[in-house]
Amino acid sequence: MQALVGFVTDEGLVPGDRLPTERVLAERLKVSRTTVREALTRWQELGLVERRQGSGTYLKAAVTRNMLHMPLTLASGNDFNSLMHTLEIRRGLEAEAAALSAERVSDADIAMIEQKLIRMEEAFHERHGMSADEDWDFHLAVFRASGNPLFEQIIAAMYEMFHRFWEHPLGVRDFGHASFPYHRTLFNAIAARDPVAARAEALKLIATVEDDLKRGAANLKKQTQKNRVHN
Amino acid sequence: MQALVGFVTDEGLVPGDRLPTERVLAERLKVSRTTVREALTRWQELGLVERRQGSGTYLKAAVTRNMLHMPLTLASGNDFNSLMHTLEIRRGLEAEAAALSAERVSDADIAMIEQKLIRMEEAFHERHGMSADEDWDFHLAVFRASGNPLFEQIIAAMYEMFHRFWEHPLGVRDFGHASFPYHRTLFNAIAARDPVAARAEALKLIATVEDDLKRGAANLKKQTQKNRVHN
DNA sequence: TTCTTTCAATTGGTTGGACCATTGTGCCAA
DNA sequence: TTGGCACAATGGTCCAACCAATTGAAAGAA
Repeated sequence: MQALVGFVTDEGLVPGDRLPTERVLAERLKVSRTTVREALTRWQELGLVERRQGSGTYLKAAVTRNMLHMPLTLASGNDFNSLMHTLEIRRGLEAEAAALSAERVSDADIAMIEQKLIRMEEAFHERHGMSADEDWDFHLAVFRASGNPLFEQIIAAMYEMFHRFWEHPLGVRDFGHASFPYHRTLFNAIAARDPVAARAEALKLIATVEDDLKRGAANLKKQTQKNRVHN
Repeated sequence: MQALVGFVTDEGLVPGDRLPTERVLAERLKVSRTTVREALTRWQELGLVERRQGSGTYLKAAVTRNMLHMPLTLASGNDFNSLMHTLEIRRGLEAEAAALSAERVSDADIAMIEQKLIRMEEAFHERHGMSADEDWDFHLAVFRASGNPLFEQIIAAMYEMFHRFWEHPLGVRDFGHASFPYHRTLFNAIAARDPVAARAEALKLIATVEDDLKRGAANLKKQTQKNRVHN
């Protein structure tokens, strides 16, 4: 198991590279092919490698020692409760990240965040609605300013869960619209290096998203009732 | 693979239950034991089951169809900064989880948390120091009361990071000692269903751990300087 | 030449069987 | 009652063989 990590790092393999075949790997590491397969299965489940029958095994992410594995599992991720759960995580983490960023932000960070903010605002006015990409870029810049890479990676997973299946979660067309003004107030708090205000603004921002979500759930309920009447 | 999900759900197994042995499972599902093992290995890596040699395989989380898996692997070191980063995540999440638990906790949850608390306190007085297992059990009960399984999954990874290499992190012998009293105050706040107080107590608890960590870093620095003098 | 078809080699997937290492349990003696 | 020991149950590792999908080169047709 650890031997495999050593092999990959020693060999200097980078994402995209093709690993040796299981048979070769087994011989080189002096273990049975079964054991190699168990290890590769685990890596596959962790998203580290991709296996294609008849083709080979390909590295999907950098492999190092001291990796921290965090398998996240949502029961049937497409209902209101699961989305709400991801939001609760975001609330805890985004507030903390905003406060830390306000404490640690550098001048270069401020410039970067403001640039992302302006791009987001432009996109908003062009399309008359939130743009997921620009919005995410802005938040990303905030997380990066916190100096803690874990925020970015964990919340990225939450975002992906959120946006994986729904362009318009639960049928709310202007989803995220209400959060728009709080992006600038959040930026102002961070630029002023005011952790308390930054946390407060981040919480307000998340609260608007929660409201949207609840609104969506209410709509869904109404529709269900309508359908019941029609049937 | 999917057959295993079907089996577990059909059999009505709940977390904590012991699965049939691999050999029995293989026979029932009409596949080889190797295949069962591959599937179980994947589940293990996803945190769904725990396997104990000589004992059996135990269900750790509810298994349903339509589960959404999002494995997250973070590159992380064992240095002071990495530990500090995990603590920042914990601060954000534990505070949020404590507040949510205070809002949603059921009477049964309160009883469960109190039981874990008492066990932890007993262990503390026996060993004159924090016991990692009992401490974790207590926090786990709090997270479960929040009704959001993501808290447990994420913070479990943070804990693992913390306890992976050091029984006594950074040479601090009574690590976590100072956090002891806040476990009971946290419980009291949750039992009183007071989210604001619960959040405050959780923050105090984390703050003591941070202090310990900083103290450890200072010690380490001192020792390094001593060694330099000796050499 | 160039495109399509065919087929054999390569590669991951599955199987059954054997043995090892650890754990839990029940028996037996002190 | 208690302590230790033997044994059975269980997960972990290994092997050798075969199955199934993919790939790419060789063969053949246009």
